[in-house]
Amino acid sequence: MQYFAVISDIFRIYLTLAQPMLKEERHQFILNEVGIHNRILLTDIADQLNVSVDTIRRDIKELHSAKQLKKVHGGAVSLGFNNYNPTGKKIYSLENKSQIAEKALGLIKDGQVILLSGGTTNLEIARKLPPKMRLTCFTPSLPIAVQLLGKDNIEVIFIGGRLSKDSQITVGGSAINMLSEIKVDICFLGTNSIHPIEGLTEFDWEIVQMKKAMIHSSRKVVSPCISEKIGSLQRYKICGVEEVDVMITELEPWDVKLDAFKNLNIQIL
Amino acid sequence: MQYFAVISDIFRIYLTLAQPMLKEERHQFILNEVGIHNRILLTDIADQLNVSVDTIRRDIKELHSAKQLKKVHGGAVSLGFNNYNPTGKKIYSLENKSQIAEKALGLIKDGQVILLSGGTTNLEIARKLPPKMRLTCFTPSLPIAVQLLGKDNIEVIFIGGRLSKDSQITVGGSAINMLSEIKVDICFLGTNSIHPIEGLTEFDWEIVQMKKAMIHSSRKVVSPCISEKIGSLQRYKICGVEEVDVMITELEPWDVKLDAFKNLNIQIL
DNA sequence: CAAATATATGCAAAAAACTGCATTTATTGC
DNA sequence: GCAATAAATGCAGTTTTTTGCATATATTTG
Repeated sequence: MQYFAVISDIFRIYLTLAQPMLKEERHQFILNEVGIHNRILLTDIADQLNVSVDTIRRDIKELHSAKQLKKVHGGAVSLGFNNYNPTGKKIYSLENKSQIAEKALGLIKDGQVILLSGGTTNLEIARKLPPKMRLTCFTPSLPIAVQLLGKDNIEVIFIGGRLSKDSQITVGGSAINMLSEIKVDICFLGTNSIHPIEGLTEFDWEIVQMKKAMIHSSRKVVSPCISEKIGSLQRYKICGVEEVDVMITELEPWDVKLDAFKNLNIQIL
Repeated sequence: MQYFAVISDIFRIYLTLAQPMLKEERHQFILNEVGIHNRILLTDIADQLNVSVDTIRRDIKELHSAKQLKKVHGGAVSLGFNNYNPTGKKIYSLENKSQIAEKALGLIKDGQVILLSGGTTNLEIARKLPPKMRLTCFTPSLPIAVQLLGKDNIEVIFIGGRLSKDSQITVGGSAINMLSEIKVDICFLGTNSIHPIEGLTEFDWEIVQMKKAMIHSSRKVVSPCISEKIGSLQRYKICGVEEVDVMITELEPWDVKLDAFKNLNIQIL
């Protein structure tokens, strides 16, 4: 936001003083516009900055070859523009998951090393990671890795192993082995079932093993969970609630549905 | 949510302001619709975007040849999760690569363990693997893993490690480590440069290391290579031609362009 | 088979991109 | 500070791309 404001200021100054604008500043302006609107028209920009379309064309050509945006006939579009959902499946309860993801972003600091398990909530987090933030991100999830590939400042390290077809994450000894060798700052553990007494549970035994390993590999464990799953129970246990440091739902922290978790030494967001 | 919202926004803006819409945006809109509804009608899209059916027809033609969706009479349908191409880039020389892939399939037998390096030619092989064939398939390539995820009888084992953004394969010590622990029946080694005397070469040093490790992990090495790359040279050497057991191009085996490889104890397909 | 609908093809107008060139603006070396 | 060089910009003419329309052909469906 702050950044946008600065850019806008520069823009206004130039308009009013009619000073010549440096190429670099135009580039910034263009990138900013693309960042906000995802798309721009050559003529619009030329108009706004009072320079010829040719100039803007050349600018965009440069930015294109510098891989800062994508030049198309008539204008340019943002590089991350075509990030539509790989599976094409509708994500269940996407609105809630999106809210959870927003809250989760607040826990991440620049330069950290994070671990993302699978699940669509974590996919939302991955999608929303700010492109400017520099992170190292471990994950055993194929869709998340695909998503993160589009973010230049994020170093992605994929936890290899046997791919489970339905969960789309890697499982098995090799993956667990790889997890055993790392220690990350924070782990977002996609959670299908959380219960104040029984803790985190899961239906698939192999995924349980993966999640256990992920907990061991992390200094801080965050459990993003849509409220609908609160209090539910599955066949196998992953861990007790005491292992979880932060719990994120789409609800307000003081919601009565979360009362059962209030005195368990868990931070609720 | 975020993405869908953006698309919808753009849509609305265009309707109200009647601004020109970039072709790229139409493509994105179409892909998005296909992603959500799995199928679309030309007339619907043309109607929604206020352009002629011809335009949409042409759009869909392009997206079809770029393998982003499947054109059908009256509209288009989703390729499904299987054929998702993360980058959305058009595959260069797809026709040739497709031919090579067909030939490559003949080398694979039911029940085998295979190793697929990255590259679009190997992606074509992955795409064409018969769904009935039971295979175990190792790969460090994200697009290939995504592709194979759709095939029920293929067990996919992903070689984990640091993801290289532009090649979309994992690289580095961890990946090489994992490769060192396996021995597969046959390896398809995507080949960018092959030379009768200098052997296989590659531009990126990290990928060279990966390919070396893959060769060591395989009983049989196959080099699929479009004829255009024959005789070319890159900075770093992967191996000599004597390490390659089978070479596949889109040409007929007796083509003169392959003469230099005739007496090198390589099977040419 | 025939009507309805969809696709393919050629064409022309409009918009955009490219090219070379002249003019202006910055940078560099002295 | 100034001349020489290099870079950036705008303009005019040409080429390419995009688009919608008309017409001919193909496909679907009752």
